Amino acid sequence: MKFQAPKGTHDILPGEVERWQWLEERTRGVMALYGYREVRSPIFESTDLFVRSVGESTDIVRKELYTFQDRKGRSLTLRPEGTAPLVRAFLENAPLREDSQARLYYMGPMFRYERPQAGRYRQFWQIGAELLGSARPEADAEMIDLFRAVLHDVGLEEVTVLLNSLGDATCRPAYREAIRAYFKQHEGKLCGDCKERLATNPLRILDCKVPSCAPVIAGAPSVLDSLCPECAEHFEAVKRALTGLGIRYEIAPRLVRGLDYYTRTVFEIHAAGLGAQSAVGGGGRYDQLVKDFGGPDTPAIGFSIGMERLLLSIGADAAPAAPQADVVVIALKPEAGIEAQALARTLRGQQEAPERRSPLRVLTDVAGRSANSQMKWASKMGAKWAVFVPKGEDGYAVRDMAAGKDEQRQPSIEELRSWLLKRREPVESAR
RNA sequence: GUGGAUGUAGCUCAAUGGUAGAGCACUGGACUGUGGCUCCAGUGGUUGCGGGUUCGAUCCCCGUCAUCCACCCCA
Repeated sequence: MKFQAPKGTHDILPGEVERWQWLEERTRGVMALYGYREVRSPIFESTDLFVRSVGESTDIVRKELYTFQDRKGRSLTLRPEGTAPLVRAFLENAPLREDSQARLYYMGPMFRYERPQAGRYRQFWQIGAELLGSARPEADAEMIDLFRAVLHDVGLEEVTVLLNSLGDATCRPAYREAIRAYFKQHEGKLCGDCKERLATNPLRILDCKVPSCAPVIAGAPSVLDSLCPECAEHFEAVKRALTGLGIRYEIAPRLVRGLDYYTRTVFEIHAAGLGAQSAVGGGGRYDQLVKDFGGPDTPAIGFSIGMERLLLSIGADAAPAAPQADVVVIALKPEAGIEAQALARTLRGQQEAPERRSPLRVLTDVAGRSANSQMKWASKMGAKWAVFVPKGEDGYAVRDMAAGKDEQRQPSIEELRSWLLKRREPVESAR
Protein backbone atom coordinates (compact mmCIF):
# COMPACT_ATOMS: atom_id res chain seq x y z
CA MET A 1 0.00 0.00 0.00
CA LYS A 2 1.27 3.40 -0.95
CA PHE A 3 0.08 5.53 1.95
CA GLN A 4 -0.44 4.86 5.59
CA ALA A 5 -1.40 6.99 8.54
CA PRO A 6 1.62 8.79 10.02
CA LYS A 7 3.40 7.03 12.87
CA GLY A 8 1.54 7.34 16.11
CA THR A 9 -1.76 8.33 14.51
CA HIS A 10 -4.76 6.20 13.80
CA ASP A 11 -8.20 6.28 12.18
CA ILE A 12 -11.26 5.93 14.36
CA LEU A 13 -13.66 3.78 12.38
CA PRO A 14 -17.38 3.00 12.57
CA GLY A 15 -17.79 0.51 15.39
CA GLU A 16 -15.24 2.44 17.43
CA VAL A 17 -16.30 5.98 16.66
CA GLU A 18 -19.61 5.42 18.45
CA ARG A 19 -17.75 5.07 21.73
CA TRP A 20 -16.02 8.37 21.06
CA GLN A 21 -19.29 10.11 20.28
CA TRP A 22 -20.77 8.68 23.43
CA LEU A 23 -17.82 9.88 25.52
CA GLU A 24 -18.07 13.34 23.98
CA GLU A 25 -21.80 13.56 24.71
CA ARG A 26 -21.35 12.43 28.29
CA THR A 27 -18.56 14.88 28.87
CA ARG A 28 -20.52 17.81 27.45
CA GLY A 29 -23.37 16.87 29.73
CA VAL A 30 -21.19 16.90 32.84
CA MET A 31 -19.49 20.14 31.85
CA ALA A 32 -22.89 21.75 31.45
CA LEU A 33 -23.96 20.54 34.89
CA TYR A 34 -20.98 22.30 36.40
CA GLY A 35 -21.53 25.41 34.32
CA TYR A 36 -18.47 25.03 32.09
CA ARG A 37 -18.61 26.35 28.54
CA GLU A 38 -16.67 25.10 25.57
CA VAL A 39 -13.92 27.00 23.82
CA ARG A 40 -12.61 25.73 20.49
CA SER A 41 -9.22 27.22 19.92
CA PRO A 42 -6.89 26.74 16.95
CA ILE A 43 -4.97 23.53 16.64
CA PHE A 44 -1.74 25.43 16.05
CA GLU A 45 -0.37 28.47 17.81
CA SER A 46 2.72 30.59 17.83
CA THR A 47 5.65 28.43 18.95
CA ASP A 48 6.59 30.94 21.64
CA LEU A 49 3.25 30.43 23.36
CA PHE A 50 4.25 26.89 24.30
CA VAL A 51 7.94 27.50 24.85
CA ARG A 52 7.25 30.24 27.35
CA SER A 53 4.40 28.54 29.21
CA VAL A 54 5.30 24.87 29.24
CA GLY A 55 8.95 25.65 29.86
CA GLU A 56 12.14 25.48 27.84
CA SER A 57 13.69 22.73 29.92
CA THR A 58 10.70 20.40 29.72
CA ASP A 59 10.74 17.33 27.51
CA ILE A 60 7.64 18.55 25.75
CA VAL A 61 9.40 21.65 24.49
CA ARG A 62 12.86 20.18 24.07
CA LYS A 63 11.98 17.22 21.90
CA GLU A 64 8.26 16.71 21.39
CA LEU A 65 6.94 19.76 19.52
CA TYR A 66 5.60 19.60 16.00
CA THR A 67 6.96 22.93 14.83
CA PHE A 68 6.86 24.34 11.31
CA GLN A 69 7.21 27.60 9.49
CA ASP A 70 4.38 29.04 7.45
CA ARG A 71 4.90 30.83 4.16
CA LYS A 72 5.72 34.09 5.85
CA GLY A 73 8.35 32.48 8.03
CA ARG A 74 6.33 32.50 11.26
CA SER A 75 7.18 29.68 13.62
CA LEU A 76 4.02 27.76 14.46
CA THR A 77 3.49 24.64 16.55
CA LEU A 78 0.74 22.04 16.71
CA ARG A 79 -0.55 22.34 20.25
CA PRO A 80 0.98 19.79 22.65
CA GLU A 81 -1.48 20.70 25.40
CA GLY A 82 -4.60 22.77 25.89
CA THR A 83 -4.00 25.13 28.77
CA ALA A 84 -1.70 27.64 27.11
CA PRO A 85 -3.98 28.14 24.08
CA LEU A 86 -6.96 28.57 26.34
CA VAL A 87 -5.20 31.13 28.48
CA ARG A 88 -4.22 32.95 25.30
CA ALA A 89 -7.86 32.93 24.15
CA PHE A 90 -8.93 34.12 27.58
CA LEU A 91 -6.70 37.16 27.31
CA GLU A 92 -7.52 37.86 23.69
CA ASN A 93 -11.30 37.71 24.02
CA ALA A 94 -12.83 40.10 26.53
CA PRO A 95 -16.16 38.23 26.74
CA LEU A 96 -14.37 35.33 28.41
CA ARG A 97 -13.30 37.69 31.19
CA GLU A 98 -16.76 39.02 31.99
CA ASP A 99 -17.17 36.60 34.85
CA SER A 100 -14.60 36.96 37.59
CA GLN A 101 -14.49 33.19 37.70
CA ALA A 102 -14.37 31.83 34.17
CA ARG A 103 -15.32 28.19 33.72
CA LEU A 104 -14.15 26.84 30.39
CA TYR A 105 -13.49 23.51 28.77
CA TYR A 106 -12.10 22.11 25.55
CA MET A 107 -11.98 18.82 23.74
CA GLY A 108 -9.74 17.98 20.85
CA PRO A 109 -6.51 16.58 19.48
CA MET A 110 -3.05 17.38 20.85
CA PHE A 111 0.29 16.56 19.25
CA ARG A 112 3.56 15.38 20.71
CA TYR A 113 6.45 13.78 18.89
CA GLU A 114 7.10 10.67 20.98
CA ARG A 115 7.57 6.96 20.46
CA PRO A 116 4.08 5.46 20.49
CA GLN A 117 3.13 2.73 22.94
CA ALA A 118 0.09 1.58 24.86
CA GLY A 119 -2.08 4.62 25.55
CA ARG A 120 0.34 7.01 23.90
CA TYR A 121 0.07 8.50 20.46
CA ARG A 122 1.52 11.39 18.52
CA GLN A 123 -1.93 12.73 17.91
CA PHE A 124 -4.04 12.13 20.97
CA TRP A 125 -7.26 13.60 22.30
CA GLN A 126 -7.77 15.48 25.48
CA ILE A 127 -10.71 16.76 27.44
CA GLY A 128 -9.64 19.71 29.55
CA ALA A 129 -11.25 22.16 31.92
CA GLU A 130 -9.94 25.41 33.35
CA LEU A 131 -11.22 27.60 36.15
CA LEU A 132 -9.70 31.05 35.98
CA GLY A 133 -9.97 33.78 38.57
CA SER A 134 -9.97 32.03 41.92
CA ALA A 135 -7.06 31.32 44.21
CA ARG A 136 -9.26 29.73 46.80
CA PRO A 137 -9.00 26.05 47.74
CA GLU A 138 -12.65 25.58 46.79
CA ALA A 139 -11.55 26.04 43.18
CA ASP A 140 -9.01 23.24 43.56
CA ALA A 141 -11.69 21.03 45.03
CA GLU A 142 -14.18 21.86 42.30
CA MET A 143 -11.62 20.93 39.64
CA ILE A 144 -10.86 17.56 41.14
CA ASP A 145 -14.55 16.97 41.74
CA LEU A 146 -15.31 17.82 38.11
CA PHE A 147 -12.56 15.48 36.97
CA ARG A 148 -14.05 12.70 39.04
CA ALA A 149 -17.53 13.56 37.79
CA VAL A 150 -16.50 13.03 34.17
CA LEU A 151 -14.98 9.68 35.07
CA HIS A 152 -18.02 8.74 37.12
CA ASP A 153 -20.34 9.55 34.26
CA VAL A 154 -18.63 7.08 31.97
CA GLY A 155 -18.49 4.40 34.62
CA LEU A 156 -14.92 4.68 35.80
CA GLU A 157 -14.94 4.52 39.59
CA GLU A 158 -11.82 2.56 40.46
CA VAL A 159 -9.32 5.36 40.34
CA THR A 160 -6.60 6.77 42.53
CA VAL A 161 -6.27 10.50 43.04
CA LEU A 162 -2.69 11.58 43.69
CA LEU A 163 -2.25 14.96 45.28
CA ASN A 164 0.76 17.14 45.91
CA SER A 165 1.80 20.75 46.26
CA LEU A 166 4.79 22.24 44.48
CA GLY A 167 4.78 25.50 46.39
CA ASP A 168 4.93 28.91 44.80
CA ALA A 169 7.43 31.58 43.86
CA THR A 170 8.18 32.11 47.53
CA CYS A 171 9.07 28.62 48.61
CA ARG A 172 9.80 26.60 45.47
CA PRO A 173 13.19 28.15 44.55
CA ALA A 174 14.50 27.38 48.02
CA TYR A 175 13.26 23.82 47.84
CA ARG A 176 14.72 23.42 44.40
CA GLU A 177 18.13 24.43 45.70
CA ALA A 178 17.78 22.22 48.75
CA ILE A 179 17.02 19.22 46.62
CA ARG A 180 19.80 20.00 44.20
CA ALA A 181 22.25 20.22 47.08
CA TYR A 182 20.98 16.95 48.51
CA PHE A 183 21.24 15.01 45.26
CA LYS A 184 24.61 16.54 44.52
CA GLN A 185 25.91 14.86 47.65
CA HIS A 186 24.60 11.49 46.46
CA GLU A 187 25.34 12.00 42.79
CA GLY A 188 27.37 8.81 42.59
CA LYS A 189 24.38 6.65 43.42
CA LEU A 190 22.06 8.18 40.83
CA CYS A 191 21.31 6.72 37.42
CA GLY A 192 22.63 8.42 34.32
CA ASP A 193 19.37 10.17 33.53
CA CYS A 194 19.17 11.57 37.01
CA LYS A 195 22.69 12.92 36.81
CA GLU A 196 21.54 14.96 33.84
CA ARG A 197 18.41 16.06 35.65
CA LEU A 198 20.57 17.39 38.43
CA ALA A 199 21.55 20.18 36.11
CA THR A 200 18.35 20.62 34.12
CA ASN A 201 15.47 19.90 36.46
CA PRO A 202 16.35 18.40 39.84
CA LEU A 203 12.71 18.09 40.92
CA ARG A 204 12.24 15.49 38.24
CA ILE A 205 14.63 13.13 40.03
CA LEU A 206 11.92 12.59 42.61
CA ASP A 207 9.84 10.93 39.94
CA CYS A 208 12.55 8.51 38.76
CA LYS A 209 11.52 4.85 38.74
CA VAL A 210 14.97 3.32 38.44
CA PRO A 211 15.33 1.01 41.46
CA SER A 212 18.87 2.10 42.24
CA CYS A 213 17.71 5.68 42.68
CA ALA A 214 14.95 4.72 45.09
CA PRO A 215 17.00 4.76 48.33
CA VAL A 216 18.48 8.17 47.54
CA ILE A 217 15.06 9.57 46.68
CA ALA A 218 13.58 8.13 49.85
CA GLY A 219 16.00 10.19 51.88
CA ALA A 220 15.39 13.42 49.99
CA PRO A 221 13.68 16.32 51.71
CA SER A 222 9.97 16.45 50.94
CA VAL A 223 8.38 19.40 49.15
CA LEU A 224 5.62 19.35 51.67
CA ASP A 225 8.06 20.05 54.50
CA SER A 226 9.42 23.12 52.79
CA LEU A 227 6.22 24.87 51.79
CA CYS A 228 5.88 28.45 52.96
CA PRO A 229 3.09 29.01 55.49
CA GLU A 230 0.66 30.31 52.86
CA CYS A 231 1.19 27.33 50.56
CA ALA A 232 1.00 24.92 53.45
CA GLU A 233 -2.29 26.41 54.59
CA HIS A 234 -3.66 26.30 51.05
CA PHE A 235 -2.72 22.65 50.75
CA GLU A 236 -4.40 21.84 54.07
CA ALA A 237 -7.52 23.69 52.97
CA VAL A 238 -7.64 21.77 49.69
CA LYS A 239 -7.41 18.50 51.59
CA ARG A 240 -10.21 19.59 53.92
CA ALA A 241 -12.36 20.59 50.95
CA LEU A 242 -11.82 17.26 49.23
CA THR A 243 -12.70 15.41 52.38
CA GLY A 244 -15.80 17.58 52.63
CA LEU A 245 -16.82 16.43 49.15
CA GLY A 246 -16.16 12.82 50.03
CA ILE A 247 -13.29 12.51 47.55
CA ARG A 248 -10.52 10.14 48.52
CA TYR A 249 -6.97 11.02 47.64
CA GLU A 250 -3.41 9.97 48.32
CA ILE A 251 -0.68 12.40 49.15
CA ALA A 252 2.13 11.93 46.64
CA PRO A 253 5.08 14.08 47.73
CA ARG A 254 7.08 12.88 44.75
CA LEU A 255 4.47 13.80 42.16
CA VAL A 256 6.15 16.27 39.82
CA ARG A 257 4.45 17.21 36.61
CA GLY A 258 6.12 17.86 33.31
CA LEU A 259 5.07 21.43 32.74
CA ASP A 260 6.80 24.37 34.36
CA TYR A 261 3.76 26.59 34.88
CA TYR A 262 2.31 24.67 37.80
CA THR A 263 2.22 26.24 41.26
CA ARG A 264 0.87 24.82 44.50
CA THR A 265 -1.66 22.06 43.86
CA VAL A 266 -0.88 19.35 41.33
CA PHE A 267 -2.77 16.09 40.89
CA GLU A 268 -3.03 13.01 38.75
CA ILE A 269 -5.68 10.36 38.47
CA HIS A 270 -4.62 6.81 37.75
CA ALA A 271 -6.66 3.85 36.62
CA ALA A 272 -6.05 0.19 35.91
CA GLY A 273 -5.74 -1.43 32.52
CA LEU A 274 -3.56 1.19 30.90
CA GLY A 275 -0.23 -0.58 30.76
CA ALA A 276 2.71 1.53 31.77
CA GLN A 277 0.83 4.76 31.16
CA SER A 278 -1.54 4.55 34.09
CA ALA A 279 -2.51 8.23 34.33
CA VAL A 280 -5.88 8.96 32.74
CA GLY A 281 -5.24 12.59 33.37
CA GLY A 282 -3.80 15.23 35.58
CA GLY A 283 -3.65 18.89 36.26
CA GLY A 284 -2.79 21.59 38.66
CA ARG A 285 -2.86 25.21 39.66
CA TYR A 286 -1.09 27.83 37.57
CA ASP A 287 -1.36 31.09 39.40
CA GLN A 288 1.32 32.96 37.46
CA LEU A 289 0.60 31.96 33.87
CA VAL A 290 -2.02 34.54 32.98
CA LYS A 291 0.16 37.27 34.44
CA ASP A 292 3.20 35.91 32.61
CA PHE A 293 1.24 36.25 29.37
CA GLY A 294 0.80 39.92 30.09
CA GLY A 295 -2.67 39.67 31.59
CA PRO A 296 -4.09 40.72 34.93
CA ASP A 297 -3.13 38.81 38.04
CA THR A 298 -5.40 35.78 37.59
CA PRO A 299 -4.91 32.64 39.61
CA ALA A 300 -6.23 29.54 37.85
CA ILE A 301 -6.41 25.77 37.93
CA GLY A 302 -7.17 23.13 35.35
CA PHE A 303 -6.90 19.51 34.33
CA SER A 304 -6.79 17.39 31.23
CA ILE A 305 -7.95 13.86 30.57
CA GLY A 306 -6.56 11.60 27.85
CA MET A 307 -9.52 10.36 25.86
CA GLU A 308 -7.75 7.31 24.45
CA ARG A 309 -6.68 6.32 27.93
CA LEU A 310 -10.12 6.91 29.33
CA LEU A 311 -11.69 4.73 26.65
CA LEU A 312 -8.99 2.13 27.21
CA SER A 313 -9.59 2.00 30.94
CA ILE A 314 -13.35 1.61 30.71
CA GLY A 315 -12.96 -1.48 28.59
CA ALA A 316 -12.22 -2.10 24.96
CA ASP A 317 -15.30 -4.26 24.38
CA ALA A 318 -16.54 -3.17 21.01
CA ALA A 319 -20.06 -1.81 21.04
CA PRO A 320 -22.51 -4.19 19.41
CA ALA A 321 -22.95 -3.14 15.82
CA ALA A 322 -25.73 -0.61 15.86
CA PRO A 323 -28.47 -1.19 13.29
CA GLN A 324 -27.70 0.87 10.26
CA ALA A 325 -31.20 0.97 8.85
CA ASP A 326 -34.83 0.56 9.87
CA VAL A 327 -36.00 -0.39 6.41
CA VAL A 328 -34.36 -1.90 3.37
CA VAL A 329 -36.15 -1.60 0.05
CA ILE A 330 -35.58 -4.73 -1.99
CA ALA A 331 -35.66 -4.64 -5.77
CA LEU A 332 -37.04 -7.99 -6.87
CA LYS A 333 -35.99 -7.44 -10.45
CA PRO A 334 -32.92 -5.62 -11.72
CA GLU A 335 -35.17 -3.12 -13.55
CA ALA A 336 -36.79 -2.12 -10.25
CA GLY A 337 -33.67 -0.41 -8.97
CA ILE A 338 -34.82 3.12 -9.68
CA GLU A 339 -38.27 2.47 -8.23
CA ALA A 340 -36.57 1.14 -5.08
CA GLN A 341 -34.43 4.21 -4.81
CA ALA A 342 -37.44 6.53 -5.26
CA LEU A 343 -39.45 4.66 -2.65
CA ALA A 344 -36.53 4.75 -0.21
CA ARG A 345 -36.30 8.50 -0.68
CA THR A 346 -39.97 9.01 0.06
CA LEU A 347 -39.92 6.76 3.09
CA ARG A 348 -37.05 8.69 4.64
CA GLY A 349 -39.37 11.68 4.87
CA GLN A 350 -36.48 14.06 4.64
CA GLN A 351 -38.65 16.37 2.50
CA GLU A 352 -41.23 16.76 5.24
CA ALA A 353 -41.45 19.88 7.36
CA PRO A 354 -39.13 19.57 10.37
CA GLU A 355 -41.95 19.35 12.90
CA ARG A 356 -43.60 16.53 10.96
CA ARG A 357 -40.36 14.74 10.35
CA SER A 358 -39.90 11.32 11.82
CA PRO A 359 -37.39 9.90 9.51
CA LEU A 360 -36.97 6.26 8.90
CA ARG A 361 -33.47 5.15 8.10
CA VAL A 362 -33.86 3.52 4.73
CA LEU A 363 -31.28 1.73 2.63
CA THR A 364 -31.48 0.30 -0.82
CA ASP A 365 -28.99 -1.71 -2.82
CA VAL A 366 -26.96 0.09 -5.44
CA ALA A 367 -24.73 -2.83 -6.37
CA GLY A 368 -27.32 -4.60 -8.53
CA ARG A 369 -27.37 -7.70 -6.39
CA SER A 370 -29.88 -10.52 -6.48
CA ALA A 371 -33.02 -10.33 -4.33
CA ASN A 372 -31.59 -13.16 -2.26
CA SER A 373 -28.42 -11.18 -1.56
CA GLN A 374 -30.34 -8.05 -0.82
CA MET A 375 -32.28 -9.95 1.84
CA LYS A 376 -29.08 -11.24 3.42
CA TRP A 377 -27.74 -7.73 3.37
CA ALA A 378 -30.94 -6.37 4.94
CA SER A 379 -30.47 -8.79 7.84
CA LYS A 380 -26.89 -7.69 8.27
CA MET A 381 -27.86 -4.05 8.30
CA GLY A 382 -30.19 -4.78 11.20
CA ALA A 383 -33.28 -3.67 9.30
CA LYS A 384 -36.58 -4.27 11.02
CA TRP A 385 -38.50 -4.36 7.76
CA ALA A 386 -37.96 -5.23 4.15
CA VAL A 387 -40.22 -3.59 1.59
CA PHE A 388 -40.40 -5.03 -1.90
CA VAL A 389 -40.68 -3.37 -5.27
CA PRO A 390 -42.17 -3.40 -7.76
CA LYS A 391 -45.49 -2.88 -6.05
CA GLY A 392 -47.86 -5.83 -6.41
CA GLU A 393 -51.45 -5.59 -7.59
CA ASP A 394 -52.67 -5.40 -4.01
CA GLY A 395 -49.96 -3.05 -2.78
CA TYR A 396 -46.48 -3.06 -1.27
CA ALA A 397 -45.31 -6.23 0.42
CA VAL A 398 -43.68 -5.68 3.81
CA ARG A 399 -41.73 -8.27 5.73
CA ASP A 400 -41.04 -8.18 9.46
CA MET A 401 -37.42 -9.32 9.50
CA ALA A 402 -37.30 -10.31 13.14
CA ALA A 403 -40.56 -12.26 13.09
CA GLY A 404 -39.82 -13.76 9.71
CA LYS A 405 -43.33 -13.18 8.43
CA ASP A 406 -44.91 -11.06 5.73
CA GLU A 407 -47.28 -8.35 6.91
CA GLN A 408 -50.45 -7.25 5.28
CA ARG A 409 -49.79 -5.37 2.07
CA GLN A 410 -49.99 -1.60 2.03
CA PRO A 411 -51.92 -0.18 -0.88
CA SER A 412 -50.11 3.15 -1.24
CA ILE A 413 -46.82 4.78 -0.39
CA GLU A 414 -48.50 7.08 2.13
CA GLU A 415 -50.13 4.19 3.93
CA LEU A 416 -46.91 2.25 3.81
CA ARG A 417 -45.01 5.14 5.36
CA SER A 418 -47.48 5.78 8.18
CA TRP A 419 -47.67 2.04 8.84
CA LEU A 420 -43.89 1.93 9.24
CA LEU A 421 -43.70 5.11 11.31
CA LYS A 422 -46.31 3.80 13.71
CA ARG A 423 -44.15 0.79 14.41
CA ARG A 424 -40.82 2.53 14.40
CA GLU A 425 -38.77 2.15 17.52
CA PRO A 426 -36.89 5.13 18.86
CA VAL A 427 -33.27 5.09 17.81
CA GLU A 428 -31.15 4.06 20.71
CA SER A 429 -27.95 5.95 21.17
CA ALA A 430 -24.83 3.83 20.86
CA ARG A 431 -23.34 2.86 24.16
C1' G B 1 16.37 9.22 21.53
C1' U B 2 17.31 3.67 23.65
C1' G B 3 15.94 -1.64 24.00
C1' G B 4 12.85 -6.13 22.87
C1' A B 5 9.05 -8.65 19.87
C1' U B 6 6.38 -8.79 15.40
C1' G B 7 5.00 -7.84 9.96
C1' U B 8 1.67 -14.13 5.12
C1' A B 9 -5.62 -12.90 1.71
C1' G B 10 -10.61 -7.64 4.42
C1' C B 11 -10.08 -10.20 9.71
C1' U B 12 -7.81 -14.29 12.88
C1' C B 13 -3.97 -17.50 11.82
C1' A B 14 -1.11 -22.00 9.35
C1' A B 15 3.01 -23.71 6.11
C1' U B 16 7.81 -25.27 3.62
C1' G B 17 15.09 -23.36 1.18
C1' G B 18 11.85 -25.11 -4.57
C1' U B 19 7.21 -20.02 -7.20
C1' A B 20 1.36 -20.28 -0.40
C1' G B 21 -3.38 -22.75 2.69
C1' A B 22 -7.70 -22.83 6.50
C1' G B 23 -11.73 -20.54 9.19
C1' C B 24 -14.58 -16.15 9.19
C1' A B 25 -15.98 -12.23 5.74
C1' C B 26 -17.38 -11.16 0.64
C1' U B 27 -19.99 -12.72 -4.32
C1' G B 28 -23.18 -16.29 -6.79
C1' G B 29 -26.22 -20.56 -6.26
C1' A B 30 -29.21 -24.94 -3.94
C1' C B 31 -34.87 -22.39 -2.08
C1' U B 32 -41.42 -21.58 -7.54
C1' G B 33 -41.53 -13.41 -6.18
C1' U B 34 -38.18 -12.89 0.30
C1' G B 35 -33.02 -13.20 4.79
C1' G B 36 -31.23 -15.44 9.34
C1' C B 37 -29.51 -22.48 9.79
C1' U B 38 -27.18 -25.94 6.35
C1' C B 39 -24.68 -27.22 1.84
C1' C B 40 -22.03 -26.19 -2.97
C1' A B 41 -19.03 -23.04 -5.86
C1' G B 42 -16.27 -18.61 -6.69
C1' U B 43 -13.41 -13.76 -6.06
C1' G B 44 -9.22 -12.41 -3.31
C1' G B 45 -2.06 -12.58 -1.59
C1' U B 46 4.19 -9.89 -6.59
C1' U B 47 4.15 -13.54 1.76
C1' G B 48 5.54 -4.69 4.52
C1' C B 49 9.45 -2.46 1.20
C1' G B 50 14.70 -2.59 -0.77
C1' G B 51 19.14 -5.19 -1.17
C1' G B 52 22.27 -9.70 -0.33
C1' U B 53 23.46 -15.25 0.06
C1' U B 54 21.61 -19.34 -3.09
C1' C B 55 20.52 -22.98 -9.05
C1' G B 56 16.08 -21.18 -6.32
C1' A B 57 13.62 -17.50 -0.59
C1' U B 58 7.84 -16.27 2.07
C1' C B 59 11.12 -19.11 5.19
C1' C B 60 18.71 -17.39 5.95
C1' C B 61 21.54 -12.34 6.33
C1' C B 62 21.58 -6.78 6.14
C1' G B 63 18.98 -2.30 5.72
C1' U B 64 14.44 0.31 5.87
C1' C B 65 9.30 1.34 7.07
C1' A B 66 5.32 0.19 10.25
C1' U B 67 2.93 -2.02 14.49
C1' C B 68 3.08 -3.74 19.58
C1' C B 69 5.59 -3.62 24.38
C1' A B 70 9.08 -1.36 27.71
C1' C B 71 12.55 2.86 29.03
C1' C B 72 12.47 8.28 28.94
C1' C B 73 8.32 11.37 29.75
C1' C B 74 3.45 12.05 29.93
C1' A B 75 -2.57 12.19 28.39
